[in-house]
Amino acid sequence: MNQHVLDDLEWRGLIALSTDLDALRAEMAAGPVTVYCGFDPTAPSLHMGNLLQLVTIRRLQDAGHRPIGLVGGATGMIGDPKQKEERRLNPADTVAEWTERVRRQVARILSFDGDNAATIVNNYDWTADLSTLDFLRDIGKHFGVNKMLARDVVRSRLEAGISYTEFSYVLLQSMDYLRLFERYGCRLQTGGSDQWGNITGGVDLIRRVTTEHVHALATPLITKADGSKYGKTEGDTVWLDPELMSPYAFYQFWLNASDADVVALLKYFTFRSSDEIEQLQQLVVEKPQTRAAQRTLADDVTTMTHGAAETERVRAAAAALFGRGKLTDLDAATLGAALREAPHVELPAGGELPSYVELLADTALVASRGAGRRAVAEGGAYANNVRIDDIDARPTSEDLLPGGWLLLRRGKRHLAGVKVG
RNA sequence: GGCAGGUUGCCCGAGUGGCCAAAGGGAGCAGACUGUAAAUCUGCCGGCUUCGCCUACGUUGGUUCGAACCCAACACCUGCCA
Repeated sequence: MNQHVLDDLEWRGLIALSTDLDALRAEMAAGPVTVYCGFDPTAPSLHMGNLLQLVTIRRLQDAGHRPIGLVGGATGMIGDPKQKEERRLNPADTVAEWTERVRRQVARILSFDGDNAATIVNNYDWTADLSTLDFLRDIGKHFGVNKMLARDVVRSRLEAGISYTEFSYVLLQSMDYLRLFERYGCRLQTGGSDQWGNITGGVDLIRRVTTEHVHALATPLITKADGSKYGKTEGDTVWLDPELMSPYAFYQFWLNASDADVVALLKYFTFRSSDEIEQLQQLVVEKPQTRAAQRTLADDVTTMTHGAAETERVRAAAAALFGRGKLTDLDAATLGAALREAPHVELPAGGELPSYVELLADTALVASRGAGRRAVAEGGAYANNVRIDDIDARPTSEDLLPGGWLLLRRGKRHLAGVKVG
C-alpha cells in the first residue's frame, strides 16, 4: 500500500482527535511504530465500539506497525468514570474472568505472525503489586488536581458525585502508557474520543517523566445518521461474544444498517478499499433494494468476528428464511439448519400444541404473553409467513413444515423457530 | 455531626389523599408505504388465567374506609454549615 495509513484512517473518518499528526506521520513513515489500545473488562464481552478500536489498530498493524492489545485487569477493577453516575465495583473474580474473555476477543482480531506480531498485555501485571506510596510519589505527583477537575467527565460528575476511586482512574491509564513506553517503546495510543482525557493523561505523564513527545489518536463516537448512538438502550448492545449475541443476530444487526449509515460503517469496520466502498455506495443509490452494501458489511464483520463457517451458516439461514421462495419449497435439512441459527425452542411431539401467543413468548419473540396478544391484535405476528389473526389460535400438526418446524415471525424481521418432536 | 432538598415506570419528567398502572416527552414495538432501509402517518407500549385480578412510585412500618401523595424510622444522593 503506497498510501500512508494515516491518510486511510482520515478517509475512513476514524480520526476525531489527535496529537501532532504531522509528527506522527513522519515517525510512521520512518519505520514501524508501536501502538497500543486498551480494553477494560467491565462486561463479559467486548462490543461494537471496542471492535472499532480493534479494527483500527489492526489497520495500523497491516501497515507495518506493531500493535499491543492491553486488557485492563487492573483498570477493570476500578472502572473509568461515566458521565452519569458512579459505577458499581465488580468482584475481583468476575473481573478476572472477564479479563480472560476480553483477552481472547482482542487476540482474535490482531495478527500474531511476522515481524510486527501483536502483543497482549495485562495492566494488572504492573499495577497489582505497586505500593500506594510508590504510586503517589511516582505517578500522582505529576497530576494536578486542578487540571483533573477541569476534565469534562469529572466536571459533569461534580454534581452527582464522584468517588476518589474513579477520580483516580486517569492515573492508572496514564501509567499504562508510561509502562508500555518504557517496556515496549510504545509511542502511540488509540481509543475512542470518550477516552481522550485518559489518553492524553498518558501523553502528558510520559512527557513529564521522560521529556519524550508520544502520540495519541482518537476515533469518533459512532453514531447513526440521525445523531443517535448505537446500542443506546440496555439490551441493544452489539456484543462480540456469541453467547451474549448469537452470530445470527449479529449478522442481522449489520444487515439492517440503514442506507444513510452503511457507507460510514463499511469505512469504519471493513478492510474494503476506497474503490470498493465507492462502488458499493453507488449501488446504495442506484439499486438500494439489493442491499449490496449491507450484505458486504454483514459478511465482512461477521466473518471477522465469528469466522467464515459461522457466517456462511447465518447467511444461508437468512437467505432461506427471508428469501422470495415459498417456505414449503424448502427441504427439511435446509429449513432446520436455518431455524437452528435463529432463536428457537423445541417441544415434545404429541398432544395439543401451545397457542401462537404462548409460542411467541416462549421463543422470546415478544417479551410477554400480553405483548404476544398485542402483536397478534396489531397484525404483527405471522406463522409460516401467514398472518395470525386470532389471539387464541394454536397450530396443529398440519401447520408444521418439513422436519416438524414452525416458523414464527414478529413484524418484518424478527424470526424464531419452533421444532416439534 | 447539623440543617435543607431529593429518590416516580427502560430514560427524562409531571403528579402532593380517591377520577393513578400514574400526564408529557424520548427510546422501543406493530401496521400502512417499502428494500429485512429511512422519512411520514396511525396504533401500541408493567404482568396475568385480561370486562377482572396482581405487582409498582427508595426501604420498612404507621395514619386512613382509601396513600405515589400524610406521619415515623432507615438507606442512598445533592447542597449549605461544622
